[in-house]
Amino acid sequence: MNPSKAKQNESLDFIRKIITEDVKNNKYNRQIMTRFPPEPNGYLHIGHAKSIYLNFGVAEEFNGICNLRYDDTDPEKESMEYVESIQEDVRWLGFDWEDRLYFASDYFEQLYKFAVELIKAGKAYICDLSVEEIKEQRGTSDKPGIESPFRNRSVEENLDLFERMRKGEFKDGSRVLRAKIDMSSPNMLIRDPIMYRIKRVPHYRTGDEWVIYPSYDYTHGQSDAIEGITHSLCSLEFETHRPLYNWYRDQLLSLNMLKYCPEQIEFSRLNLTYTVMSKRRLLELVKKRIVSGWDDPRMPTLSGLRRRGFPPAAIRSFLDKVGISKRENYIDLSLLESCVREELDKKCNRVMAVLRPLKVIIQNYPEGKIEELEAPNHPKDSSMGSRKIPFSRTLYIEQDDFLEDPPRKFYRLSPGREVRLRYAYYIKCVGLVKDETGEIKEVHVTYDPETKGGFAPDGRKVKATLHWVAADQAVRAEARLYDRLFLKENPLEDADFLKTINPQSLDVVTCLGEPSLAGASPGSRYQFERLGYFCVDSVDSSPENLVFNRTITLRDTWSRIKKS
RNA sequence: AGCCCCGUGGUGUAGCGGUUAUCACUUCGGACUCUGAAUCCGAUAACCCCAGUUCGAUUCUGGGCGGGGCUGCCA
Repeated sequence: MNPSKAKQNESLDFIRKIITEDVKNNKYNRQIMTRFPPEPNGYLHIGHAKSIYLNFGVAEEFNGICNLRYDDTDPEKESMEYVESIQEDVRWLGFDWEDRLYFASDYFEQLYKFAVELIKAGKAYICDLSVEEIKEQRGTSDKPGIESPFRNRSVEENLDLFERMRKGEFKDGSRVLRAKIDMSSPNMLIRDPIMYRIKRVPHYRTGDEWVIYPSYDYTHGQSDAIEGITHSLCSLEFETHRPLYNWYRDQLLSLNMLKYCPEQIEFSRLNLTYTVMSKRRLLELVKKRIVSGWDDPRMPTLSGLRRRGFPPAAIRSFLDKVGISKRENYIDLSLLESCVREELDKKCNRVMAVLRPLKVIIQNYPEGKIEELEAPNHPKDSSMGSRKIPFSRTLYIEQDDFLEDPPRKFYRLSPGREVRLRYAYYIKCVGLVKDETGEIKEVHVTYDPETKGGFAPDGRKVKATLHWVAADQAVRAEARLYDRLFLKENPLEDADFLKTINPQSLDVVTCLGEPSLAGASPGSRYQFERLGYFCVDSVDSSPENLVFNRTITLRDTWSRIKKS
């Protein structure tokens, strides 16, 4: 095991334990090989990230390699768009398949040859039954199936028919190639499963070269074997498929058609609270325009999370904490959020911006005067440098930071009270201006020139420090305030999951930011002090129209106190 | 219904014959603070049930019960 990665003091999950044993026993007599096998029929989401991280992670830890292989055996749903987005996402997560980019469709010819051998060995036959008949004759879980009348066709006839299937002599759905296993098996998958079906659908890679396509069960295991995969890691729903995986493999092994003997191991997939994960439902959100696309920042897709501003390192550390097991699980979204905050706290420059501006006029500050005040970019990491922020007579603070009639625990600005403006001065509220509806338009304050930089020479303390921006120098930008997409922990417990959509999952405001924000480049991340982490949108932001996505708020203890 | 899998605090996750049952997140306190952030400290809280094996079972065996998956010419 790679000593730098070996988690010697940590406990290993059951898959790593198995592999550790296999390595110790030199079971494979060669390097460990895994693969990430997406079907290019949708965008990757954080559930896939678990599989990517496991497969690539395990390979790295055991000095092995991990392939990227597309399981593209159903041309009706697959496309190049998905192939490309998947590669971008895997790279973004931090993994590299080097030159090992494979497609099951590249194995079609090989798979066909294997099938011919199985026919010759009397292990597969052409069945002329219709879809309905096959279904009927398969029986039920408590009743054995009926053997197909075509089950005992001669090898010659099967060979001839299979070849003609390939040549396109038969109608779609008129015949299939089935494995001859056991029609009375309690495992329904073993009752002579379909290996090939006729489908006159052009494939996004092989075009119209093929009119017959191999099924998943037949394809996947053989692709593993062809590539030399040692450990074929997949999710729990394939557990009942394992006997079939092994059957194809063992038949071909005994016919000397295979060199390698991969093994399938299943683990439980990731579920997240307040999130739906199935491709079908995500597609529905996109199609019904509930979100702006697969990469909408509220989506659990990797492209959505990326656009939202989640760092890949945060996703990896989240996955570390989630672990690998066979239990059904439902992870708290707050765990992911905590990993995101942890990562962003270390890496982001602090900056000041006001989301809901309230005008402040400093009565004793000279009109027209502008001071440049120094502010560190990170309170705990001086290596991240500092910048200058302009200060002037007219400023904006956050509406939430002023209350005319404050409750007992509120210690921000209110009439007569003194607070600090971050990295600037102490100010004291001396009056306010309201409009005819009674809404506060301006807060009038005085400042103490002695407190420049934010310290009082006489040592007097204030209870609060507020963020602010100078009115005339502020940069206007659009801020998209995102929140969780669903209101229920489990959106699916409602019959219609769309009914649990959070109507306030997106709030768009015009914010005012300090001048250093001008020209912020797409994808760059900041902490807006006291508010949260924001990321320049990679799609809609431009130098003229800055757009910030709120990745996540800061933990907000005050909002809890307020509620209670 | 059949087959397969799983069952440790609220959520994940370690431990696999003898432990004050681990760690993280959450929740609730407190300390500190030029972000009511971060950080630090503390608290609450768990072995599905019943038998059996054993001096001793969370750990082993059997049976229940509970949960999930599969039963597609999807993957």
